[in-house]
Amino acid sequence: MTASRPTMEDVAARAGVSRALVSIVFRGAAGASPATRERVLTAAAELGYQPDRRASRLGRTRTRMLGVVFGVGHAFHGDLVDSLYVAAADSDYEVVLSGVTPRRREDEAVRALQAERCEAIVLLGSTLPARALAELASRLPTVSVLRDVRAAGVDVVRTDDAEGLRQAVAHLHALGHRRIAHADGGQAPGAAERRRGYRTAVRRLGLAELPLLPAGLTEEDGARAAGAFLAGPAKDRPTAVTAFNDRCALGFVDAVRRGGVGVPERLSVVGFDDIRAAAYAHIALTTIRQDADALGRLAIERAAARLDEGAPPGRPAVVAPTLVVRATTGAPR
Amino acid sequence: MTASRPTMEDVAARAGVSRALVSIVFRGAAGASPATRERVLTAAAELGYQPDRRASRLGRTRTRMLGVVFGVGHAFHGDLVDSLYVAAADSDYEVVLSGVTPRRREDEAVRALQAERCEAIVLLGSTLPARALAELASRLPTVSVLRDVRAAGVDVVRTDDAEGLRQAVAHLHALGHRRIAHADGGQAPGAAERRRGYRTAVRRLGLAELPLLPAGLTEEDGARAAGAFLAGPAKDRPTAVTAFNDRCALGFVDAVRRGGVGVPERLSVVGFDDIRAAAYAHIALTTIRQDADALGRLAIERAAARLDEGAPPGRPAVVAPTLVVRATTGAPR
DNA sequence: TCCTCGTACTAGAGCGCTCTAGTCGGAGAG
DNA sequence: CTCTCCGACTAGAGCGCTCTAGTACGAGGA
Repeated sequence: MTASRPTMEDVAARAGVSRALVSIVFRGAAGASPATRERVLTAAAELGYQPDRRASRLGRTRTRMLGVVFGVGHAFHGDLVDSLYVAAADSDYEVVLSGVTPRRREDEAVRALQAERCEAIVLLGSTLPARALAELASRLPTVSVLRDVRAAGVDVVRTDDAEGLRQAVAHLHALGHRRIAHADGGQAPGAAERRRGYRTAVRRLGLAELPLLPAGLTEEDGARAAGAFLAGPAKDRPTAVTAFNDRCALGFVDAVRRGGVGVPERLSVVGFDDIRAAAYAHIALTTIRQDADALGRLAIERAAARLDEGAPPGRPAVVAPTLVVRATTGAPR
Repeated sequence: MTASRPTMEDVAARAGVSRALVSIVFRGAAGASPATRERVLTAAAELGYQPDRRASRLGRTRTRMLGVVFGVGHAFHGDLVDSLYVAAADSDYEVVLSGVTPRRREDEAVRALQAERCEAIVLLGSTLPARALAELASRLPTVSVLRDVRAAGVDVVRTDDAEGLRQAVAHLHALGHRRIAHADGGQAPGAAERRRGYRTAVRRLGLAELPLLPAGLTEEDGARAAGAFLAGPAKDRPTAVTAFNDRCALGFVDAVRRGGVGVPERLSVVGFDDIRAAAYAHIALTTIRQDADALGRLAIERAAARLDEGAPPGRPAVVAPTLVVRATTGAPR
């Protein structure tokens, strides 16, 4: 099995050239004749040689590795990871994943990435205290995606959450809704902005600001909020709800329907994120779409700018969300 | 920013010892007096020194890295990743994640891991052809989790899928169901075994084997199967359905309910996996639980046995599933 | 004919660690 | 008082690459 893998030395010997030449060929650098290049590649293939990235990174000054911390269970993080992989490849960076799970905390995930000598860290929906982020940013370019933090040196890439809620409320208002409530995300990244967006939008339209339905970021939280919703007397209920995110909206819709309240007949619901599942025909959630591709691309661009051009941390990059109307909203009866 | 991080050399100089001694301290190896150890640690802290893992792995013969390929959007993979992180830490291995996304194929993910010099590869629900797996296994210890493959050198860790379906069918039968159908997973890893398990169980109980409802592994697929289910005349419909997995079951239940068929009043549904979401109060899916912790632990054990003890690939490790009765099953009316 | 220049290639010094084979000094045995 | 042994520590050779500073050589110009 491990008769110790072939190294560059072996390839060089077989091709009858120096180690350096093999390196040139594998890096795609200039300075090797086509014929030799061919010969080296052939020798490598025969030996089943594959360059050792650890060693190559050690030898190089730059590692070109970008550490990405993500929540393993979070659907939208998955969409972002997809986009980060693509964007990084385009900029000739390599992404290294480090997952946060119920038994692996965010700071552990970050530490692992630092030990690997990633050149920059991208945090998806970080819940680290601002102090910890600033401390991290003092060591490495740090990009916080989805979470707006004011911490020294931390770059922020996020969706315009408030604008998203403005669109959601405007959509519901246009449909004729006047009693619109918000299922709140509490401490979750982005929740404060969305809460604020809801309040501003409602006030501007001259509508009543209804009490928040305490929810959170999972389906379970949404279902819990539905409980609170159903508990009130039917005639006082809002006719529409904007949810903190899609997962929350999904749980909310599900629970409310089972409580006998039809969606969208009796209640309209708007989510946030536009996770893949929201688009599924059987769910067809009206939602505020976060542009995962744009967010991913911007995050990589920020990191690359800091690294390649020595750019200072910039002001938050804010991506516009878009309303996606599907089947969970309609005119109130 | 990068005034080039401190190295062992810097720490050694500051603590007034040799580089080797610093190495000893950081590896926790024997051969340093408590006083010196303390001094080195202090110097390191003052400099903000953190050892470079790449370099340490290069110096070492063993990298003790385990590559894990997982589907970024798959809920159950997330549960497995959590358990793998824990199990690996216990065996003093380090897991390196490589995600499969809509735009990043499984073979790319595997290649990245090989280039990192992982010592073994763990594939979650691989869809690689058996040939490719055998080829991979000829280079590195390879463990296929959730997918039963007969490929030379590949270790398999999986749930007893057929037994799971036996339990599901037996549960439904005990409740009084006689017309039980299966929403099939098609080509997905494990689908063939579950299909077979369904057929065997139904036959043994003397029940009719109903036509498969073609589904798949996503909520969408489940909803599609529900369409087929609802299309038939009501009186010929099965009274219970076993679904390929939880996500599929969730989509199925949702669509069927909206088609006016109550669950569990008119139709009982059993899932498979017991993903976190299945347990949520508002979903409360009766399901066959795969033991993610056991699967993760066994996968690591297998890899470790091959690596540490030179053990040959063994026969498949099969984990028993368990029935978790929640609220989507009941007696037929 | 000599010199320059560019292309193809090589030597060898790192990169930041690990780890083997030492050295050194003092405590305990004889 | 010498000899051994052990614990504490160091020197230095790797690990598999990268990359700078070369060398060798043939073509082209004066």
